[in-house]
Amino acid sequence: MNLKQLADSLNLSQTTVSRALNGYPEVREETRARVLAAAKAAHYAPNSRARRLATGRAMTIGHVIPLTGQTEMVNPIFADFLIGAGEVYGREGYDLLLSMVTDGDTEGAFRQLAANGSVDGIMVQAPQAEDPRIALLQELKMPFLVHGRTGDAKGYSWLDIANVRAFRRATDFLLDLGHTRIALINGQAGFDFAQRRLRGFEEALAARGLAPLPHLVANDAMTESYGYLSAAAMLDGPEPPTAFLASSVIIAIGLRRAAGERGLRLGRDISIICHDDELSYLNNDVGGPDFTATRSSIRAAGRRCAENLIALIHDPEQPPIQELWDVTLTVGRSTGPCPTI
Amino acid sequence: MNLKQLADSLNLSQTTVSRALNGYPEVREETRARVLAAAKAAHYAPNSRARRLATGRAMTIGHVIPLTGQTEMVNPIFADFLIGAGEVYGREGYDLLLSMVTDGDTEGAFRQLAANGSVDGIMVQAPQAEDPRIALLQELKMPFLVHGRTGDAKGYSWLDIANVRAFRRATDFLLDLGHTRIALINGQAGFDFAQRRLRGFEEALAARGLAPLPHLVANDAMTESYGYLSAAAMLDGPEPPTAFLASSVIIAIGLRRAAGERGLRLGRDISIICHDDELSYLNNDVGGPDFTATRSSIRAAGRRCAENLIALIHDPEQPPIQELWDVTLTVGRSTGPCPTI
DNA sequence: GCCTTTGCCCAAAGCGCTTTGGGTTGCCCT
DNA sequence: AGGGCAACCCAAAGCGCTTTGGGCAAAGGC
Repeated sequence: MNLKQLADSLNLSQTTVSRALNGYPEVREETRARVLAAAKAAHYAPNSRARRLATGRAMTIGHVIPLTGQTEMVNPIFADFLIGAGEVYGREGYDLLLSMVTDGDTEGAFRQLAANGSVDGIMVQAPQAEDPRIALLQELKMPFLVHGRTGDAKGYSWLDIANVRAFRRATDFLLDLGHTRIALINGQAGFDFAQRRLRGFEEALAARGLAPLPHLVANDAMTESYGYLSAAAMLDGPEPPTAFLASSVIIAIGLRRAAGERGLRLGRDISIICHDDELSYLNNDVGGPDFTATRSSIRAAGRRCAENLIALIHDPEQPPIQELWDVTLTVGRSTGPCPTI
Repeated sequence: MNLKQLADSLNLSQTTVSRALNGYPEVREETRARVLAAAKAAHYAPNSRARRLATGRAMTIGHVIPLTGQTEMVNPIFADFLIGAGEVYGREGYDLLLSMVTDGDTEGAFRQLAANGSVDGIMVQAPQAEDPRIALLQELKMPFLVHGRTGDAKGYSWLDIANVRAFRRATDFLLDLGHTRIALINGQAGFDFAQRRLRGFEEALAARGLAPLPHLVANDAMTESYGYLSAAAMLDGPEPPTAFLASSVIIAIGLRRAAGERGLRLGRDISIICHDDELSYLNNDVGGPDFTATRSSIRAAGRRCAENLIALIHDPEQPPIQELWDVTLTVGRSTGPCPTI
C-alpha cells in the first residue's frame, strides 16, 4: 500500500492525503479524519526512503564507534549512553544509525556519512585531548555534539561532567581520611577525560604539598583485568598504596578482586573510591552504596546529548550548546581512615 | 555534487556514470577509470536516500531493543553482540538501525519497520520461551534471524549455543568435585536460554538421583547486585550451597563479593562456575582463567548472526539457517572440591 | 451585483538515483 | 555492399513521497 493507492481508494489526490497525514491546515477536519481512518485500516505507513528523499532530511543521527586495536571504546559505557540517546531519538522520530569502524578510518566514515547524506547529525563520544574529529565535522558543516570535550572547548556543542572537580573532591576525601599514598587507576592517557581526572588528582595533592607517585599512576582501557593487574602490581610492590582512585566501577571491581586475594578488607585495610557511571547492571546502590563513588548517570547524559543534538539540527545557526554537569559524591563502604601501621 | 553534475562535468550521461560507478560491464574501462577519477576528485558519493528509493532496498538491518521495566535487556551482552554484528554489516555495506522501544510495543515497532520499508531484515535477540515476535515477523514476510531460539525451533533461522549441554556439563563438573548443594543463579525465567540452562542443571542432578533445591534456584535480570543479593541470602540462610552456577560473569562478580564479605575463599570454601560471554572488558583469562566457566564469545555470535542474516536477505527463499554452537569449559581458580565439614 | 478573500483540493514538478529500452558506431562476415 | 553483431552510450521512465502553484467554489465586502 502506497500513497497513490491510498489516495485512489479515497477518491482524493496524493497531495490532500499527504497533507492530511502530516497535519497541514489546508484540509478539512472531516476529510482528515476519513484519511486517518483509511490509513489505519490499511496499515499504511509512508515509505521512509521516499519521504527522506523528498524532504531532504535523513531523520537519522549517526554514532560512529571505532574498533581499532587498543583504543577500542567497546566498553559498557558506550552501551548505556546509546540507550539513553536512543530513547530520545525514538521519541523525536529520529533513527539511530550505528556504524562500527574497524580500519581506524573514523574520519573517512564521517566524510562518507556527510557525502551520502545518510545522517542529519553526528554524536561524538570519548574525545581525545586533541581530537581531529571536531575540526573535520566543522569543515563538513555537519551538526554534531560531543560527549566530553577537548582543547579549549570553544566554538562547538558539548556536554561533559566536571572531571577535574570530581577527582579533586574524591582525592580530598581520601586525604581527609589520612591517606597519602594514593593510586590513580585511570583510563587511557589520550582521552581528555583521563587528563582532566589526573589534573583534579594532582591539584588536590598539590594543595597539601604532595605530588602523585609515578609508580602509583596507571593508564589503560578500563577493563576489569586492567584494574586487577595494576592493583596486584602496586600492592605487591614497594610502597604500596593505602587507597585507590579508579576511573570506573569496572576497574574498581578488578581492584576489589586483587585486594580480596590478598586478604585486604575494603574500607579498613584498603580504600577504594571510583567514578560510577550508574550502569544498569552494575548498580552500586543496593542496601546502601558499596563503593564510595563520584556519580553521574551516563544514560541521562545520553538522553540530554540527544536532546541537544536534535535542537542543534533543527537550528544549526544557534550558538553552541554547552553543559557541564557536576557529579555527586556518595560515601559507601569501600573507604575508611588510613590504617596506622 | 550529485550524479547529474558529475555526469555533466564529464560530458557523459547519468546512466553511464552510474554504471561506471557500480561496476556494470556496458562501459569501457577507459571511461570507467575517467569516471572514478572524477568522482574521487569531487568527493562524490551517491546520495543514499535516493539510491535506496531507486533500488527498493534499504541496505539497513534493524535491531530492536526493548527497554520496558524489569525485562529490560540493557545488559552488556547486547552491546558486545551489537559490535560483532556491526562489524559485519559495515564490511557488507549495510547500515545498522538501532531502535529503542520504551513503551513495550516491540511488535508495533516491527510493524512500523516493515511498513515503512526502512530495513531489509531484523535481528531478534533474547527470545522468550514463547515469543510472539517470530510469528509476527513471519507474517510480515520480513527476513529475520534469532540469536537464541524458542519453542520447537523449526521453520526459521537461528543461532544458539548448546545451553542444556553447557549447564549439564558444568553441573557434572561440580558434582564430580563432590558438591551436592548447588545453587543456580539464572537469568529471568521467561527467557528461553534460562529455561534450557535450568534443564541442563536438572538433568545432571537427576542422573545422580538428585533434584534442584528450591531455595537454591534464583531467576532475575543478570546484574551484579542480583548476584550479590541472592548469594548473600543463600549463604546466610539454612542449608547454604557449597557451589554456585551462574548464568553470567556479571552475576559471578556479585557472588564473589558476597563470598568475600563472608570470608569465603573461592575454590576452597566455595565454588563458582559461570557462563562467560567473553565480554571485552571482563576478560576472564588474564594469567589463566579466574572463574571456571563455560565460554562462548557473544561477539563472534554477533558476527555470525549478521553473516547469516545477510545471506537470508540475499536469498529469502532458501531454507532456514540454523546453527548450534557448543561451548568450551575452562577450569579456573573458582572451583575446588566440596569442603568436608 | 461584482470582486476579493478564504477554504479546500488537485496536477504536476521535483528529490537523486537506477534501470529499461533503445540508438549509434565500427567491425566482421557473407 | 549490406546485414548482423558487439561495444558503448543515452533519454526517459520510474521509485514514493513532499511541495509549489494554482483552481474552483462558497463566503464576505463594497
